[in-house]
Amino acid sequence: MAGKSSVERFRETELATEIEFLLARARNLGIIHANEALADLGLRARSYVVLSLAVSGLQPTQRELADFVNLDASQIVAIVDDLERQRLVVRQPAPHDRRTNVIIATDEGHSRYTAARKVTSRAERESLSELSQHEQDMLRELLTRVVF
Amino acid sequence: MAGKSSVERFRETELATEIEFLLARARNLGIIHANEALADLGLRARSYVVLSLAVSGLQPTQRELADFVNLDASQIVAIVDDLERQRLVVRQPAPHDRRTNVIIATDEGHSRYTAARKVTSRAERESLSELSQHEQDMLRELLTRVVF
DNA sequence: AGTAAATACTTGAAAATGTCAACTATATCT
DNA sequence: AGATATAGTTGACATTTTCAAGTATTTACT
Repeated sequence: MAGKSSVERFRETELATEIEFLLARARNLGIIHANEALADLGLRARSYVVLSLAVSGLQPTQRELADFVNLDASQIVAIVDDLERQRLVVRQPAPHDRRTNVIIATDEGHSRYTAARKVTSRAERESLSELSQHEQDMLRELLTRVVF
Repeated sequence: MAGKSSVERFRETELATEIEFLLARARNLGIIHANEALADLGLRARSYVVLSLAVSGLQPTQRELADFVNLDASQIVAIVDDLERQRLVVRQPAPHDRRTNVIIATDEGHSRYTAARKVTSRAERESLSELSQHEQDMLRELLTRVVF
């Protein structure tokens, strides 16, 4: 007496056609997946994204990080504190504006990132396994247009 | 001395190509938008989705709601409590399984939902204004395949 | 039939996340 | 020079998430 899954039962509801709902669901599934995949590396999704930008070499300030990843500036402080304690990044005072820090990845930050990127890459591949490569590219392209 | 926006600066980073990141960003923007749009109606995004399923007529149980909207069962309790206090839904004990409640929208629930649906519909239209109708349909289709 | 195991809902607590206001230091504007 | 704005930090508080435990009921097993 298994009973239909909730997905089967509610798939045709109006809610299931709302893109905002689908986005929320996709993100929920994704972030859970990502967080457990990253846990072994001592990272959470939120610290991973900051580390990723630090590794980019673009020398983000904390404010820029806050804007780009949609977190309050005060949370960036906490995340950078954590990454700095793990010696993955350093705060480097910016020469031309002494209010700001730019966040730079250490060597260890780079190698940790390389490992983490493998993990998120696999997680993404698994999440999107229903889509062909072409469809994945299309999804990325559409989302990019929506969020930037 | 405006300076480039963080989006301009980080648009080409590896992070910006990760679909999970784009999903998270899209969902963040969307839920903020939705919550403020729904606030006038005494609803949050989370209560809206439950109300929506109650209105569907499919008589969801609380467990089914929890599964479908990715919330812990204990949170469904709180949401249904709230909706019930607002007289938008009722818990109806299921006849063949006395452990379960089926969540049914009241008349007032239906009319509140109608109003709320207008609001989320507009919010979605605004969020997706960069995409053509065809692209929006494609996005919905791709997301549906990913999340169900 | 009778007992064990599983399920639905509820309650309460802890951890994580989100939001906001105030503060210091520095930079920009006029 | 003085007013105004910005970057980072701290701390408080609200919301959300995650868990563990309890009760009632149903299902599975013998």
